[in-house]
Amino acid sequence: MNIGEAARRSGVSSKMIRHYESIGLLVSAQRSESGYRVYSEKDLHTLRFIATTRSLGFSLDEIQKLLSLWQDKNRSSADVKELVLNHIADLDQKIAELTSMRTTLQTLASACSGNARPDCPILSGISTHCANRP
Amino acid sequence: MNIGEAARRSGVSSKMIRHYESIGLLVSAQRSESGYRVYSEKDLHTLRFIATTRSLGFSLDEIQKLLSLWQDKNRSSADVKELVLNHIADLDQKIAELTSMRTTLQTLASACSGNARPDCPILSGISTHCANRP
DNA sequence: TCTGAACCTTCCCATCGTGGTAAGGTCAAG
DNA sequence: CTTGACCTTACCACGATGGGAAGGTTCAGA
Repeated sequence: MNIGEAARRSGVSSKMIRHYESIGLLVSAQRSESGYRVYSEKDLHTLRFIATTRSLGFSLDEIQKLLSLWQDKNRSSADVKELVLNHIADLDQKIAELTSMRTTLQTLASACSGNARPDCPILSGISTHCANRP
Repeated sequence: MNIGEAARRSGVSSKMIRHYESIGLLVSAQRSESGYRVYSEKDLHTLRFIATTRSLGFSLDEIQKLLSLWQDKNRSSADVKELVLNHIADLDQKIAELTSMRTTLQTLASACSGNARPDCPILSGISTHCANRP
């Protein structure tokens, strides 16, 4: 199949498929006589693997490692698990950061009447917070 | 004060101060005779405002709006609140996405024995998930 | 058989926020 | 007067994705 169909059936855009090939995440695709990229069902499976792992928030670097492990019959599942646990830790940190922002903002917002007058606990809250900077 | 001190005292790097000026987030700083940027306490307050709002996850576009509102004596607090509530909604969506990833990964990881053998529920889980793609 | 639409190719540029680095000018203390 | 710490501008980079230009290929229908 051509790149368009591979894109449609994998959920990875044509643009990205070419990009992944150019950075070495994917091995170079077969080419037709006219130079079109040609994909097999196996290639499609790899593309879907990438789509799935992207949607789980892995970076392309991590996906490269996951792909190697996936294709390595002699892998240790411990290696896979370690990679995944590290990624979970990253997610946890990110979630904690965002949640902390959310909490602060929610507190400020709930103190703000949100009317036509200029008095705003949100802005004065931020302004005060500023004062405690290095 | 020079840019270095402003950076140290605001928590915004010199690099970023120049960048913010170049994209119009900050008005051009005063210059000394020799061309050095010179900052006042008022400028410092603005820089700290930016540092604080960045740390709350606002984009530079949103910060520009917040800065205008902050400096507008005729603002409506409703406008501030709306901006903040929208940002909270963005955060909520992001948190939900990350949490969903986390949940999936945690489930897969806890099924994986993480030993020296290749059998890996994480990889087979991902591989299976692939099959259900468009 | 020709034509046009729908593909495909490569190449460059943009985003967003941040950092690095190079090549040069300025300032103050020793 | 030198030295080191500062400052200036101007580029390039990241990570992941998208947009678009300029050109080649394929195939169905008139």
